[in-house]
Amino acid sequence: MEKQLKRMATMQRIQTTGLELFYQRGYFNTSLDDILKELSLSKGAFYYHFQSKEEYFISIVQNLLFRKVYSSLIEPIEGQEDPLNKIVVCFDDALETAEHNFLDYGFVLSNFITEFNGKNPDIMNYLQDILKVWEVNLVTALQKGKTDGYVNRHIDSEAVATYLISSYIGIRTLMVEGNSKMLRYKYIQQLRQYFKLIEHKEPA
Amino acid sequence: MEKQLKRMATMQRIQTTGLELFYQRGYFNTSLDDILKELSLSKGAFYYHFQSKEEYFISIVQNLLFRKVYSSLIEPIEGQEDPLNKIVVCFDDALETAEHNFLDYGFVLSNFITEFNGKNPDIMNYLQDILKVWEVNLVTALQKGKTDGYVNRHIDSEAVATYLISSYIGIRTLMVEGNSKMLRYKYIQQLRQYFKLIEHKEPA
DNA sequence: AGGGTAACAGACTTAAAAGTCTGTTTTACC
DNA sequence: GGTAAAACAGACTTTTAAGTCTGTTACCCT
Repeated sequence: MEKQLKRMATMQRIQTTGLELFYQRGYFNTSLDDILKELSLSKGAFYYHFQSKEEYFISIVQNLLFRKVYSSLIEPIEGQEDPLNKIVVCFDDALETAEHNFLDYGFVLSNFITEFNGKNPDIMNYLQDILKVWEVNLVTALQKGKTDGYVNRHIDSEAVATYLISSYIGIRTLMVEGNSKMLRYKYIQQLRQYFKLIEHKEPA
Repeated sequence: MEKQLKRMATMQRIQTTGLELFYQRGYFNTSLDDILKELSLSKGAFYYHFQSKEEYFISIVQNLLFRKVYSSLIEPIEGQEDPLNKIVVCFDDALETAEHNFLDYGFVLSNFITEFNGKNPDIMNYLQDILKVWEVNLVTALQKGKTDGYVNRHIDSEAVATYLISSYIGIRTLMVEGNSKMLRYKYIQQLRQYFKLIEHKEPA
């Protein structure tokens, strides 16, 4: 941990490091001791700020995780013109970031969904909420694209959004193995292909 | 566990139940005691047949998991005519099965990949192997589709295969939440759309 | 400056789970 | 039907991790 973090409020430092480690090793596989060791803090410090590991994790989801997803996948598209190109660029950027991780751990959100499914309905709801915000935003962007003349009026925006989210989750899952560069290239290529059907056909 | 399983060799019974529980609760979240309780067996029985939990899991992956993926996603497409329609039907069938699970736990293979990534390179390789077989099969089917006149000769088979696998993994991850029926419908609809670009255009 | 509270340290408790080990039962075979 | 090995039972050990509790340090306020 760098010096620059020294002044960050302890609570936030614990959250930040927690998200990092939970992302890399999974929630159940990361002990509080692991996190606290990384921060040179004690059990006393942790339980002064949080009631339990679960409550702690939920606070991370609602704050850091939401912001992370929002800033990387939602904000770049929100309210923009030409949604299709914006989506391609946004996804490509996100994949580029992932590609440069030495060891990539997939899409944070879907990793947690996989981990908590069937185990903790409470946490699942918080995770699904983030997914929902993303989906709504995509649908809105596509609808706006229709009125602005960028998107074919006959497409089912919700279905397209679902398909986009699916493919993104999937490609991120695949990219955890070695040749993520090639995967990214193939994925973006096919995404562009797919969008050819979605975009507005100029009346000849 | 039903009477019909009573005569199944103990080793296989332990594997079968293990896959079930590992799928539902995850590998690290399922204790051997959980599995053995389900089977009314003891630690003694388990360690008579397997060296460790890890070796046990690997045997499950190489046998049961591989067969499961093979029979549901690979075999229905392998060597068939008209790959695109076969893929749609195959995916739709797989999603229908998933839809009818009361509580669905996603795509077994990708769940494990998510769980083991960064933790156990050994197991990761076995899992990736299965993925690879699937991918190779899809590419082969698409190439055959080209020569048989079902698939557009200009498409990049590998990229299409990657995109298909991605979207499937993603939709299965999404389907763990409630309205899987709607998700399946939307997904298949968009898959068909996507395939319009891939299919062979009859020369007018 | 000193008293009080916020912030933290760290030993301890408790629970769960992997793996061990010794002993018992079942089965196959002569 | 007796015996040896296979198959299994279950108590025990060891480790790990969540959560508790008591004590200590740092900081703020008057």
